[in-house]
Amino acid sequence: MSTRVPQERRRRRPTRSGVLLSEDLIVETALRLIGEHGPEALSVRRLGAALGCDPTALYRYFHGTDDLVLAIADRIIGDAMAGFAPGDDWVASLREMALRVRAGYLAHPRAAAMAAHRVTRRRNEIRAVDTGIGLLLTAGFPPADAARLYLAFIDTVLSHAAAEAAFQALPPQQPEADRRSWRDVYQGLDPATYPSLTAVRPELPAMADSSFEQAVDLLLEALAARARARR
Amino acid sequence: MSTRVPQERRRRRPTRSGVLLSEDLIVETALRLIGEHGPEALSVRRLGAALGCDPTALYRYFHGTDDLVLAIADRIIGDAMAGFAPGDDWVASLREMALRVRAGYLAHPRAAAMAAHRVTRRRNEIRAVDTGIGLLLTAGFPPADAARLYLAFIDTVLSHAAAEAAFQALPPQQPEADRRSWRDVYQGLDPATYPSLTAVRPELPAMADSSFEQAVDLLLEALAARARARR
DNA sequence: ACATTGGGTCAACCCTGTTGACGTAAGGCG
DNA sequence: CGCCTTACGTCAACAGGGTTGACCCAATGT
Repeated sequence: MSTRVPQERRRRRPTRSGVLLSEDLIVETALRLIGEHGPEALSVRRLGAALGCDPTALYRYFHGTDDLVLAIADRIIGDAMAGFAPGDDWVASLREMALRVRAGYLAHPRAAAMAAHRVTRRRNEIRAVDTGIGLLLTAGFPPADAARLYLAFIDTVLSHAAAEAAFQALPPQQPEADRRSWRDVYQGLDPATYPSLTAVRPELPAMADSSFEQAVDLLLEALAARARARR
Repeated sequence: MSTRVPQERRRRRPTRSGVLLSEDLIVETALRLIGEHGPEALSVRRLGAALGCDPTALYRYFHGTDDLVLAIADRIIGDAMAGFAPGDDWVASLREMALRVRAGYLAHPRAAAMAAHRVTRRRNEIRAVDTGIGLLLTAGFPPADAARLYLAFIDTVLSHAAAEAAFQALPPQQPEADRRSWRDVYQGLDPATYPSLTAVRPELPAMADSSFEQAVDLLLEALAARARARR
C-alpha cells in the first residue's frame, strides 16, 4: 500500500454507508472530531467510523497519519489567510498576518496544538511564505536578509500561537489553576528571596494574560529599526 | 492496580534480572533511552526491557505515562537552570537565560515537547522569573513594563524552544523530509505564481535552519532600544 | 517465627497504525 | 452498447502500544 495518492480522483464510489469521500470531507471530519473529543480522538479507526467508511479507505487519500496531520495544518493556514491581501504598509501587513494566523489557530486549538510545528509543504503554506517574504522585500531588505528575517518572524508567530492554542486545549480546570497560581503562589513569596517579584507584585496578575501582541510588536519594532538603519 | 504511588518505598526487591528499581533510576534510564535510540524509543515496554524488569513494574512508581513524563520534565528544568547567575550586562544575561532554556529542551526533545506547555510553578521556575524581571528592572524599566516585557521575552523563548524540541522529537524521517522540502519542493515553483520565493530562491535552503537566535536577538534589540528611549 | 503487605511478574484486554489481497463498480474506449 | 481496465472501498491480519487484575514471593515490623 505504498502507493501514490492521486491529486484528482475520478472514480469516486460511495462507501458502504453511502458517503462520497473526498480529501476535504476527511479533513473537515478530522477537525470536527478533534474539536469535539480532543486530539487523542483522532485515529484512523475513529475517523473511519465518523465518516462511515472502512478505516483503511483513508489510505487512498493520505499516505499515513502524518500526511493527514499536514493536510489539517494546511487547511487551518488556508482558512486563516483566506481573503488576505498585503497593503502598502509592510509592518501593518505583517502584523495582520500574525493576528490572522493566531486567530486561525485559536479557532481550532486542539488541532493547532498537534499540527503547529510542522512544515506542510502544501499550497496554502507556500502561498503565505511567498506573501510574507514579499513584504520584507518591499521593505528594502536584500533577499538573504528577507528570507532569514521572515523565518524568525513567522517562527515566533507560529510558536506563540501554538503555545496559546496548547494552553486553550488543556482540560478546563488546568488553565484556571494556572491563572490562580500567578495570583496565589507568587503573591505570598518571601521578599528577601525574591526581591524582583516583590517589586512588581501588583503587576503579576496581568502575567496570566497573553503576550502575543506584545511579542509581535517588539519584533516588528526591531525589523522596522533595521529597515530604517539600512537607508 | 489503582492509584497510590508511595514516596518512600521500603520493601525494595530485586527484579528478575537483579536490578533494584527506584524513581531516579527509572527517570535516568528513560532519558538515556531517548538519547541513545531516538525519541520514539520511550515506551513502557521498552523502558521495562531496558531496566531489566517487567514493564508493568513501572506502575508501582508512576501512575501512568503522563506521570512519568512530568517527572522527566522536572529533572530537565532543574538541569537547565543549575548554576546560572545573572551578570552585569542585562542584555547578555537574558540572552544566556534564553540559550540555557533552549539547550535544556534540546537535550531531551521529546520529553520537552510533551511537557513544554504545561506550567510547573516550582522553585526553579519561580527563581528564573525573579531573575529575569530583576534584569529588566536594572535596565531601568518601571515595574509594570518589566513584568509585561519579561513575559513577552520568556514566552518567545519558551515557545521557540518548544517548537524546536517538537521538531527534533518527530520520527527521524520527518525532520529530514521537512528539511528536504525547503530544497526540493520550494525550488521548483512557478515564478509567476510565487515571485517573492523565486527572488530569494538561493536563500531557501538556509530556511531549514533554526531561527531561535535570530528571534531572540531581534527581541533583545527592541528591548534595548526601548530602554535607551526612556533615558 | 509469624502475619502483613509491598512490589515484581504474568496473562489478558483493547487500542493503535499499516499492509496486502480481494472484488466490485465506474469510466474510457471500441 | 458493452467490454476492460483499474481506482478504490473493504476485509483480515500483524506488530506494537498502554493499562489492569490476579498471583505470589519475600522483606519487614512485631
